[in-house]
Amino acid sequence: MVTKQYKGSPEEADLTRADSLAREIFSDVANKWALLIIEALGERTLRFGEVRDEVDGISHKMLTQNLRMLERNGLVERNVHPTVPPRVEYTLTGPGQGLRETVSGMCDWTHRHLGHIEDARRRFDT
Amino acid sequence: MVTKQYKGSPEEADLTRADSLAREIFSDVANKWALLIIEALGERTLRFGEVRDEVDGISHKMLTQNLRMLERNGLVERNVHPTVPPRVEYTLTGPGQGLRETVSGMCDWTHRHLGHIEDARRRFDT
DNA sequence: CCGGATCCTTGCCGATACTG
DNA sequence: CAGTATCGGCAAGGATCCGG
Repeated sequence: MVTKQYKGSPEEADLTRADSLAREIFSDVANKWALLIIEALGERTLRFGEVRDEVDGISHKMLTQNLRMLERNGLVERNVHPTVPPRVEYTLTGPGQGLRETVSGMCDWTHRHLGHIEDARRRFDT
Repeated sequence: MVTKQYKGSPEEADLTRADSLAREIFSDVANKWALLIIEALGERTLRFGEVRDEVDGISHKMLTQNLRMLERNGLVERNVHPTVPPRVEYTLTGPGQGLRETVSGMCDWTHRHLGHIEDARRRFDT
């Protein structure tokens, strides 16, 4: 479980540690920009600017910030070509690909239910 | 695609509309609290307080806020029993269940890669 | 037990400017 | 082209109180 924390009993000590780590990772990854970046990378490798073009509306700052975070967690690999002008490429790692599949699932789900959601909203907004 | 917006050409007008709607939904749903609530609900129906107990660390305010949002988008159903004290139950709808499956995928992924991520972090933090 | 409203703090995020 | 740093506004979110 990611939702619940176990407290108290000593033999569950590493369970709580694993859980709080899980929660931390989840908090990192389960945000709009991170997920959109992962989806954008897909199976290709993209340059910094290319990712920015794919992920509509993201700012320079948020992009670097999230890319760093994803790199730190071993989800994307960062390759710097020491040319001029610099060329920096980002690729999903193996685990990153795994996560991407679930993210793609979310995207698919979103598109499949656009209609249902639009209806639900209209009903709710009255 | 959820990441990219099409601009300009008129025949893509409804595509851009669908896309911006998709982006809006994605922004709603792809946040830590919403996903944790969905995962907590699972296939059971829970009372307000029970959800709060499951989703560790969520505040009263965030919980109501996100439950409203999920209800508005037709992902959870809200049932009020006019008793005293009041009893309010929340259940995932059909589409909500569909989304939940992908969320569970994310949770599973997180747990499967705890080790990898911990290692990656240690390497990065040096 | 729930939900809404209000205040108040925190930190997210965009804008800008500067380095390599 | 890519990254870092700084600043400032504004919205997210926590604490609390009251009302059904």
